[in-house]
Amino acid sequence: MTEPDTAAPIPGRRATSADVARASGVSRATVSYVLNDVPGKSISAATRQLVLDTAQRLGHIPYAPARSLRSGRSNIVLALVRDFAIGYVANNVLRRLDLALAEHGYVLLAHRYDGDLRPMTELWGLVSPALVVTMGGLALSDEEAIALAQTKLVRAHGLMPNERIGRMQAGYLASREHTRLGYAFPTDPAIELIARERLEGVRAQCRELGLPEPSIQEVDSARPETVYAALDAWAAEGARVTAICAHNDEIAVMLAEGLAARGLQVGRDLAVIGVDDIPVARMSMTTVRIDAVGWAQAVAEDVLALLGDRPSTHAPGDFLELIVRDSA
Amino acid sequence: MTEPDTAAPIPGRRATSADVARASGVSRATVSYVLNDVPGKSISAATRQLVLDTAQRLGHIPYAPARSLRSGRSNIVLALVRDFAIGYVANNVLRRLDLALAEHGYVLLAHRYDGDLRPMTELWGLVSPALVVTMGGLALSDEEAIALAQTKLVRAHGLMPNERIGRMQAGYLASREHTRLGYAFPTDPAIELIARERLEGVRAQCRELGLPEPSIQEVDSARPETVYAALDAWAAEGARVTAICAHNDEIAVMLAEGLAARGLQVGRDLAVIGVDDIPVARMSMTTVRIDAVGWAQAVAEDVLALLGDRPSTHAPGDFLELIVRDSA
DNA sequence: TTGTAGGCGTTATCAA
DNA sequence: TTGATAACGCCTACAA
Repeated sequence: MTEPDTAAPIPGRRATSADVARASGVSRATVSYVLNDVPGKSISAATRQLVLDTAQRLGHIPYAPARSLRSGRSNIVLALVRDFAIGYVANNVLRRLDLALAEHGYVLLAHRYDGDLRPMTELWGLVSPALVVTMGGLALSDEEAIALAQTKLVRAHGLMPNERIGRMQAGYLASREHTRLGYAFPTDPAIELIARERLEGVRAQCRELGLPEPSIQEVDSARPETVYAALDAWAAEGARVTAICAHNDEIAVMLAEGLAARGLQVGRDLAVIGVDDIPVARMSMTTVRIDAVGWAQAVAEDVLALLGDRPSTHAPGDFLELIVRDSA
Repeated sequence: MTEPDTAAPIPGRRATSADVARASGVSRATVSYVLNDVPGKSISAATRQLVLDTAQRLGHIPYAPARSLRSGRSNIVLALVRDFAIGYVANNVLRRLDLALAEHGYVLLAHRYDGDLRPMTELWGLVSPALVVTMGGLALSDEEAIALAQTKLVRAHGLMPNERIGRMQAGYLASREHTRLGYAFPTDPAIELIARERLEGVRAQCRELGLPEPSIQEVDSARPETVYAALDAWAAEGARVTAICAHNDEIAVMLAEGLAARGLQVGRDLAVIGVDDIPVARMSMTTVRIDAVGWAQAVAEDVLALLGDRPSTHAPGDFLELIVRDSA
């Protein structure tokens, strides 16, 4: 160890670990050992402290690209989130996932996935994540690109039993003596697949219980008039619809609001059940709650397993719970 | 140019640009020129095509960390998003910002900011972004860490004129002959600062118009009972409160739902005005709409200016618009 | 028109 | 216990 330097924080560029080594009068390797707490390399307490102090003094901050290049792997987990999946539940899942990953030295970074904003190969030149989690489906070609880049992939929505959600909705309404059900189907094309699965669950349940086919109306949550149109259509039917399964709570709440605007009351004049248990729906909406914590744990388990190249063993479970309130 | 190799995609590791060079029988430099479309380096069409084909065949995908290390800069713009800012408007702003950045070769990656999940210096070892955009405030120490890392910073919420939002709410209600206003204040501590600014705007407007101080009630959107408590408190006041400014649409909608559950109707029995213009509120809620497009453009301009080291010159404007519906 | 060589910051290996 | 050195993948000034 030679004469420590007394350099102040470098003005122009950020301080590298080499700067710290120079200023401390030790080798770059020693600095690396100290800064990364490498086990088995017993460094003298004095040297250790000196390096730490110098790093602090120079304002050294590790540089991710260099680390990743050297280690051959990134610690970034990229969440590709489709527009429709951006919402209360998905945010909670991502939040939890982030927490779980933080304990293992990874960061979760979310990126909006558009399907065509930017080719995957280009994206990879900008971020090269260790693993990708998708919230909502990817285009097939993009999945292929991810495979080509030898990047691990977890499909979070694959764990969501949408058909079962529909079954729970219909099953509950039937248990409350409703026989003629309606289904509020979202118009958003991005969400169509999921919506179909949920509707299929409702249909299957109706069939098994000997109820007639649900009466489907499309609703666009961006256009209130479609909500009124749906309500009017159900009211106009001969065999009266007495209960509605809404694709999600947002639509369910809009139906309730539409009723209120017509001087009617949800739960009394028309039963409505939603999905998600979002905060605005908690005033009175009966719903199928998606347990974000449970879901996130399952996703986290899959992700960490794949990152560690071990088999995933999360317990089966559907993270669903019926919450009964006044709307149905 | 020598004998082209006929290697298939490398099994174990991903193909590097050196692999492409080897397989094409050209130098690594040539590969780089072709792949990056470097101007001024006229490469023969044949060579060009050969390299392109080989890259495709080997499944070469550029490796971001190596690029960043070499170029000395990352193309990642990191959005640090506070929990409370995750919502309809912020999501739209980020969406637009992403679009604007994509045109300039940057990616927007969002990361939940917690205040204490992970020290900034550690985060920097995982991602080293070119610039940070904050949605919601950062701890002072974290802002310092960002400065220390010589990373550029744009505070998106700094562009949001919260006081003016409150003024617009109160001004509109006063124009509808309401004289005794209430304010639904959120309990979430993360949101407190913004809420204070909005409330201050309401207060100032009341003062200037000669109205009494607004009657403040706290509401927690996660707990419906607080909504009922607030409604009861306003109803119990001697000088009756006839109109409520809600901190945001979510709370506003909950107030409307609370009224409906009590057999009352928003707009008729109590006026309510929100902020944001979220979809569920569009059935009937009068609100101060935040123009996500305009806001995002302003943020994008700031971000791109800073990235390009040029002064930002976005036009002033407050991105606010009053939307009158039935609730007030 | 293409090739050579050097370096970005970090860390693993090996030598001292 | 610590230090020198090479290597990760990519880019580019310069040479040929």
